[in-house]
Amino acid sequence: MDIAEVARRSGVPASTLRYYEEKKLIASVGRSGLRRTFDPRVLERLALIALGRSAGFSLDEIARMFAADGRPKIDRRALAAKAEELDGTIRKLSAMRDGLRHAAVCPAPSHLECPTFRRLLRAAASGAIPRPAGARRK
Amino acid sequence: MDIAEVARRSGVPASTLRYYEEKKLIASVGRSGLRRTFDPRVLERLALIALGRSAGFSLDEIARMFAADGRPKIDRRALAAKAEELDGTIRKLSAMRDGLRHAAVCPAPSHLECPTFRRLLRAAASGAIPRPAGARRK
DNA sequence: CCTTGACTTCAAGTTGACTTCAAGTAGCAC
DNA sequence: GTGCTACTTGAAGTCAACTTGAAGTCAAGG
Repeated sequence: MDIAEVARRSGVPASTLRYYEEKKLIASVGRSGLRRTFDPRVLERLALIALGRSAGFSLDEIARMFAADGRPKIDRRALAAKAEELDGTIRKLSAMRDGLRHAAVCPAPSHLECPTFRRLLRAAASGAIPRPAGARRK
Repeated sequence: MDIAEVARRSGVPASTLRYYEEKKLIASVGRSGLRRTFDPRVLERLALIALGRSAGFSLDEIARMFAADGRPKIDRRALAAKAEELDGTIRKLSAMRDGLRHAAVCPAPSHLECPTFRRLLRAAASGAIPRPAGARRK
């Protein structure tokens, strides 16, 4: 498979594939002239990378999750820790969602006069709530 | 109040306060020599900004939520929309959290042989799951 | 009055994950 | 053998939200 086919089948742009290769997240099995040749297993690897990204791991963290032989050597403790981290994020986002929903229908003349809104405000001011995801690219 | 006091009372670094002023998110009421002077109401404004950031609004979006007179003119529809967006994020993060928890204890010899893990993998590959928050600054 | 040190400005640097660009090369159809 | 094009490289650019640095100013305390 050449880079265009990997891009097509994975949905990952060729520029990103080259970037991932440079960062040692994926590897090509050889070259046909200058052109990279990929083993189909790279698709599974890309899926693992996408999964890691979705879970909030950085590319560097993900790189460390692969053994030299290419097999994933995922640390179960790291997974559990990330799950806990996500859980905290989820709880905070839930509070934010509920607060926003209330604010959206609150009859107080100004949001500043709404107790629920003021409570949210205090929570945000004290940094209790992490920043959620940016919207997906594009 | 000078910038140092605002920084101290709000927890927002002075450099950030200057940056926010440059971006028109806050305003100083005057100068004492070169030094900015702030009205205490800037603290409430900073809390609103922190709230907006926590809810996932960009600084530019937040800037648009203040009327010229400085009062918040928050669009209730925007709040409801952001709440819905958060709700989607929360559901996806929950799926991710549950998947991670399972993977952390899954007895399959390799994660690749675990059906739950493979299901997560497919979900991530299809881009169903947004990127969660990065850790807080610093 | 003079020093000190907290403030000022403006420009440039940082981070992470990419994308874009210019210039060059080579596989494949003809 | 000749082109067309899709590939190649390395460097540079992008984005958001700040932070850092250098050089300058000035209010306040002694």
